Amino acid sequence: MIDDDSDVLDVASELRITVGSLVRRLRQHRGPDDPSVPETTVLARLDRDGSCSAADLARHGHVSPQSMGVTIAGLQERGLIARTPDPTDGRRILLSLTAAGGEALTDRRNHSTRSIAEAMSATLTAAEIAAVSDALPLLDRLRGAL
Amino acid sequence: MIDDDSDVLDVASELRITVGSLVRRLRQHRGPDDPSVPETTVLARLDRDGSCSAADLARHGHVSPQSMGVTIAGLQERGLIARTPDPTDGRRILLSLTAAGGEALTDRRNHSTRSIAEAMSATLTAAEIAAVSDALPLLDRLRGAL
DNA sequence: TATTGTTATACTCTATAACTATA
DNA sequence: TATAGTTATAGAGTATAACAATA
Repeated sequence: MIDDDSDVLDVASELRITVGSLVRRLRQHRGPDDPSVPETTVLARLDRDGSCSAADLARHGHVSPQSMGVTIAGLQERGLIARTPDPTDGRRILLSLTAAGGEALTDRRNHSTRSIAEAMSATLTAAEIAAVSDALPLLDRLRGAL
Repeated sequence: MIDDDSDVLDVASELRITVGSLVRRLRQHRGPDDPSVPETTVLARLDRDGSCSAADLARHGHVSPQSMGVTIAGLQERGLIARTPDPTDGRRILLSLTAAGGEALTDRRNHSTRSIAEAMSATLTAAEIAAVSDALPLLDRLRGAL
């Protein structure tokens, strides 16, 4: 059990190393056509919450509008998202998922997702996979609080 | 409970987005003097397993020797690690933690670690922090299998 | 011939600064 | 004046390719 501040600092320190190393490794397993992590994050958000502007995505993801612009441009170039001017505000451009974008998001043959799932099945028990699954929403809440 | 392959694919997909977004956010919370994630990883390994060569660190961390060279150079410049030629093999240079490197590794006032710990205490219950703590070794095993 | 380490170069992701157009 | 989006530039982290020294 975690019962004092020093233990929380230990968990924080391990968290940083563990997820940092894991992400580096995950990046190396991306297939040539797989959407990158920032790209997948945008696709997932558009799928979940409907269309919104690049500035909205940047604010929500705590990324600079310029960085989001780069991600957006790559997705649009490949036809995974569509851009339509906001009829009520000439400055805004609304982004939405295309059919191809929806498919890319849920593509189970996606190399990244497949190799992660295979490694999980090979090295973790069902109970351990469930423990990881339960921890993900907690990590997401933690991210929101940072 | 996780009971079929499709569920594992779902967990894999969420894992990728969650840890990817979390790491991006963690990077933003690094203080000016804090060691970076790759740097901390090297310091932790030297602390745990004693001195070894840059090639050893690269192999173990699944990083190219050139990338490891960059990380090593930064650490040495700041006096956190020491380089001593291997007496039995003229090609190798053994790396070891200096006193300053050991302090940097365990520095609890480290801005990164502190802000993660504060966010954890503020947004997660003790039981939830314990759940995250339990999941970390599982994520580390997963990384090893990738 | 294989390994250790280095230098040079480039790619991905992200940031800051400066600009234009619209509100 | 504030906001949406763009362009230009830079930094961190990582990669591949080519090389020197040693085994």
